[in-house]
Amino acid sequence: MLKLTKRFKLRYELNNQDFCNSFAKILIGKCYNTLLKIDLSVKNEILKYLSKYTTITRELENAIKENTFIKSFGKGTTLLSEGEISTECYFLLKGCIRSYIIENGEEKTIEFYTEEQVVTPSNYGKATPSNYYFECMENVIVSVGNPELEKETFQKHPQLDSLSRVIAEIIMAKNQDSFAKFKTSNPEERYLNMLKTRPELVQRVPQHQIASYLGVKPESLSRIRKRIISNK
Amino acid sequence: MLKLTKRFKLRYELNNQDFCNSFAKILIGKCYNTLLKIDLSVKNEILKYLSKYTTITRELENAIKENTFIKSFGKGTTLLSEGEISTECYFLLKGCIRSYIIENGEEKTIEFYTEEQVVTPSNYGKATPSNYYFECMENVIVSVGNPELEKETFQKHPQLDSLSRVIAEIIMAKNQDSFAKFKTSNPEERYLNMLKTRPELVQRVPQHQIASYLGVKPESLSRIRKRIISNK
DNA sequence: TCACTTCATTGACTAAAGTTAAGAAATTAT
DNA sequence: ATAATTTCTTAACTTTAGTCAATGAAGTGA
Repeated sequence: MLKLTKRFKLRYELNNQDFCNSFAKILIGKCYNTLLKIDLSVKNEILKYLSKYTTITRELENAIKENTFIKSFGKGTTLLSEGEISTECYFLLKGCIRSYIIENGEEKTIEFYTEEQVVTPSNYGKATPSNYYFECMENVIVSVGNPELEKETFQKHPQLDSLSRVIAEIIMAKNQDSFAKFKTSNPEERYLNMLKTRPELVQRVPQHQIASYLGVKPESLSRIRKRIISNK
Repeated sequence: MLKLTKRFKLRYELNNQDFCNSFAKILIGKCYNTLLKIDLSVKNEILKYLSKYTTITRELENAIKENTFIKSFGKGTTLLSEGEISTECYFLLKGCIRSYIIENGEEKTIEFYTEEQVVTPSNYGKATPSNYYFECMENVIVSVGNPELEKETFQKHPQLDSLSRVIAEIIMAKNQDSFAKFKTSNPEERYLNMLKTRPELVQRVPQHQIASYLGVKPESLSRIRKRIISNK
């Protein structure tokens, strides 16, 4: 039940599969048509995601087609640093992105983003500097948005305004639930919940980062794990 | 600096001022024009809030005019219970609403909403039952939304789609920041932060509810306060 | 105003998390 | 493959939070 094993194999696979390698460290650029020739699965990812929230009409498909840009970043890339203005947001197609702050010389992980999640720094599109760092934990493939592109897209395709609003509201509801869950749990319950809801993540990222993500020190998480194993 | 005094006076005032009494426990109903005659300040509240995010055009003003409904609830009213379907969301004009869960017979406060905040249960507009209770801590005046009204409004006034999306994104960014702050703080820091960012709230709600809101037991918050006072 | 209830504080004790330091294991780089 | 580095675990000890129980203060209702 509880998977407390090594993550070496999984991370190796994640960083070496064909799908990932075919894009690594290359800016692919404006894209949908190009992508079709390169890898159909990226198209499918985006449409699969959107089809959860709306009917994919011919018109919508065209809107997506015209306005989807794909970028790829190598493992370890810092997408945004503290103090910087954020001009990009991402839809994560492949890989893992971590946001964190540095406090008293110590990294504190705020969030891990994985496939099909939207990564929007809280200062995105604003003139204020970022409080957070965003870093690629693995080789990453994303669909990129920026304020100018958004503006253009929303003007050309007003139906996307409504879709975005709906998706924003859904994401917000999920965030609220996560926050509530966090507030009403202790560290052990948070870890157990994470094993249940995001088991693959536990294998993909180092444990000391999970610790701060759960609001405890690495030593405490180590003890929590020990406790869990011994208690059954 | 640290306001650790009694909250009786403040609560008394909040529940007795003219503004509040003029609406108390009355469903005012469809509204903007009527409201103008009853109390201009409600109109001003809504327009003031929206003017932060957009230019108030004649058209927008009309859209608001047609689609704003006001309701008033007495202190202690439960707006939504666990297990219920949520069919209303609110924009809080006056008063305080608390969301909480009951776990092992114990109430755990998730959020306190006050003036100018949007109250959207995470199951609002969905077929799933609520995980939370929403309760009025004081007499409350809200602008009410429901899915049918929203649909109608957005169809009639597509420009509101965009405004709503923008506001949703801003609220989401704020929520993310709050969550990050919570994760990276210990209980004492959370309390100090609350005194700084929402000092009036500390006076308006009982301390044991603040405790669970900060993720600790009432006894611990009591000790934290003691520590803070003695440490300066 | 008095009785009743809820809420806040305190104390004694237990459990869990933070701190510091050391060493083992895993991962990465050469 | 080996060395260097990072990550994880363990231990001893300190600090803080949880638990249970008692008491006093504040708030509520008759």
